[in-house]
Amino acid sequence: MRAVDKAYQAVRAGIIAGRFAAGSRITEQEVAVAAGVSRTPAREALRRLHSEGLVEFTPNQGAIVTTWSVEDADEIFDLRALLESYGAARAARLASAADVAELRALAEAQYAEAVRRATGHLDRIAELNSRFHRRMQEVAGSPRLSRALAALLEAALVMRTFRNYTPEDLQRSATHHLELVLALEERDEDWASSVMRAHIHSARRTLRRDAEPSAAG
Amino acid sequence: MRAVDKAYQAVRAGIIAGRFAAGSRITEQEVAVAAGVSRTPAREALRRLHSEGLVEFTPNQGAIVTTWSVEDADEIFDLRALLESYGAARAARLASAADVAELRALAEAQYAEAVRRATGHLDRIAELNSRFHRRMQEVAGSPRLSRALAALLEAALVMRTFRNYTPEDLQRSATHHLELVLALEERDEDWASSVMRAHIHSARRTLRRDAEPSAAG
DNA sequence: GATCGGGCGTTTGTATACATGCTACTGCGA
DNA sequence: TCGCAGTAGCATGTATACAAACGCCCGATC
Repeated sequence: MRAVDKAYQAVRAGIIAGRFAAGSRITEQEVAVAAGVSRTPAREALRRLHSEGLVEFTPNQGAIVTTWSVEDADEIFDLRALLESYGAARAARLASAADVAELRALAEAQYAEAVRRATGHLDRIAELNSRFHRRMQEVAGSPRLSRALAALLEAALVMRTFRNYTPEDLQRSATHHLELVLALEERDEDWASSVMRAHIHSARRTLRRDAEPSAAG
Repeated sequence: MRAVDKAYQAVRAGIIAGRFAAGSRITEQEVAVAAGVSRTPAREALRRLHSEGLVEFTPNQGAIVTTWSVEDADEIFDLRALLESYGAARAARLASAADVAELRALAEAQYAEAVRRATGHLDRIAELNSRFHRRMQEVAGSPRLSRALAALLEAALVMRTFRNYTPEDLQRSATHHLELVLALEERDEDWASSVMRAHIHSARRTLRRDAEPSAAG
């Protein structure tokens, strides 16, 4: 593996796992030592993370882990609703039988986890969910769309969306995925698009409910 | 100015002006020599251009100037229609009086150029158009939206959209901008959003007409 | 006692040297 | 003459050394 990839994955994993707190500073030297590489690839890894929105830069001062306000989260879900519903429509038009089968497998695995609720199911669901959305983009066949979405999907990982989902939330989310697969099989672009929109809006509501406990009582 | 900025602007200007042909390879050494800096900032500049979609990378082979197919252009306009209409709605909600005044000045200057058609008006219109769209994004107040759009607006510059516009096309484009300013003044989100959608779709049609002359005649 | 200025340390920014891997050319053999 | 292998050249990838800039702390002065 290239040095820059090692550094990139080390920092990204650290941010997602919460070892690098939001708002904290990350020096190039830290990254270099942590990944066992020199400062050059460490620097490049930080720049890449910046292009994906995980860290912010201030000139001559370095990188700090991005912090998200409630408004930021709202904006992220708005953009995801726009872009992923568009991607779902494209996917419905372009998906091959193999693509559909693969997406079905992911959705069914996620549904099974949501029903069983075995130890560590939240982490596995987060992983399956990520893979499902990523695969949908790939099937949509638009590199530009994928790139625009990359930063938004990373944010979902960092925000640990599934942490406080109720069992009902988890099942509804998995059910949306299964319905998306059906829409793709039928090549129904509008169906796929609107299910995806609903899916994203539903996720936003769930997150809001957790972010504003005072409003919920 | 920082070395990396010099290198970045040198290459970006070269690509937009057509001195670096689409599909041609750009070595780090070339960039370094052209900008009068070392390879380190030259490399970083190329990476930044990659994140904006102007160049592509293949491992251990370096950067080549991105080439756009007709399908790519189509996809770019689809995404612009989605994102910029969303941004226009946000701008209508958030614009201050000063923002509106500034946008009005840009739109009126562009309209005047479109009517006068003095020497070099196409370049000035391209510049004014870019500034108008960029300013709209800023008024929309969504850094994530701006970042997602950056790559798409760069593409418009490289494709030299205005090169083959008819006088009527130029006036219609400027008129759209003026109408957007009106919608912002009225804080009419839906109006702003739909004018922007129409504006983008109109631009796509004009470009298509040029890209497929066989269909037009 | 508070504020302004200077120096030191840390970190980013840049340059250069070295390592690695790919490409393309050349020469040998069938 | 065609094909394959080996090698040379070049470009990227990485490491390290140096320069510049920012922040912080200490001390001096008002």
